[in-house]
Amino acid sequence: MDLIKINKALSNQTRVNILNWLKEPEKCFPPHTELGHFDFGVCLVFIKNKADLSQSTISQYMLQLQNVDFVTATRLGKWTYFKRNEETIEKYINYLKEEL
Amino acid sequence: MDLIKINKALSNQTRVNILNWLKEPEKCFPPHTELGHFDFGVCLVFIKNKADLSQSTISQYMLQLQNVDFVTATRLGKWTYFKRNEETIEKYINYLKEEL
DNA sequence: AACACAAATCGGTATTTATAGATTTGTTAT
DNA sequence: ATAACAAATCTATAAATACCGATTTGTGTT
Repeated sequence: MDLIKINKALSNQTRVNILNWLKEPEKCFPPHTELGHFDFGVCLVFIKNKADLSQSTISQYMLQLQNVDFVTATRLGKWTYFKRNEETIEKYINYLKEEL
Repeated sequence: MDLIKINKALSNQTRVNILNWLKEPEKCFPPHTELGHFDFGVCLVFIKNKADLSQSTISQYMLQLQNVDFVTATRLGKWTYFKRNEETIEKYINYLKEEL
């Protein structure tokens, strides 16, 4: 549990927003017509559109969130779906409570 | 509660260390001979010595921690004492639990 | 008033981060 | 095989951050 790395990941408004949006995909994103559900999370294009930043930037951001295990990535066909990893997020908060 | 600003403050190892040291001043610092207690926290020189960084850097770091209300500063004579503000720290963690 | 010392501020440089565009890679459909 | 498109990676630049040394400010002591 690398606190500094996690806090860096969480020190950017867009990345925090993305984590928030991923809590309620139905509310924040259009439906995945190919899949019909958000079981694997949300595809990068949708996140990019919502964040209104470039594809490369969002791809980088998602990588950073993956690197701290705050999201999982699942590739299905052409698309990669990103989903919050509640377990790690909760662990992080508990860790903070102990260690901060 | 400005999450981004707080997370920025917490994205530096030294600042996190300082917060940790301030949890147990008796363990981490020599006694305050002038005062005889740590009721107002720890003076900047001690923190600087422990962190092994320049006075100006530590002064800046303490300001950043003050700006997010994670520490309070009390000037007594020549010295300024810094103390954790447990209330804000706890609020932050609770906020994270809700909003992250 | 002059000195000494703690802390704050100012100015500077090196490193890191935010972000974009261009290119490459992976995958599906022709 | 080629086209089409999503996502990843590479390269680059502007802005922010991590420090430091020098200077200034605040306070207590001579």
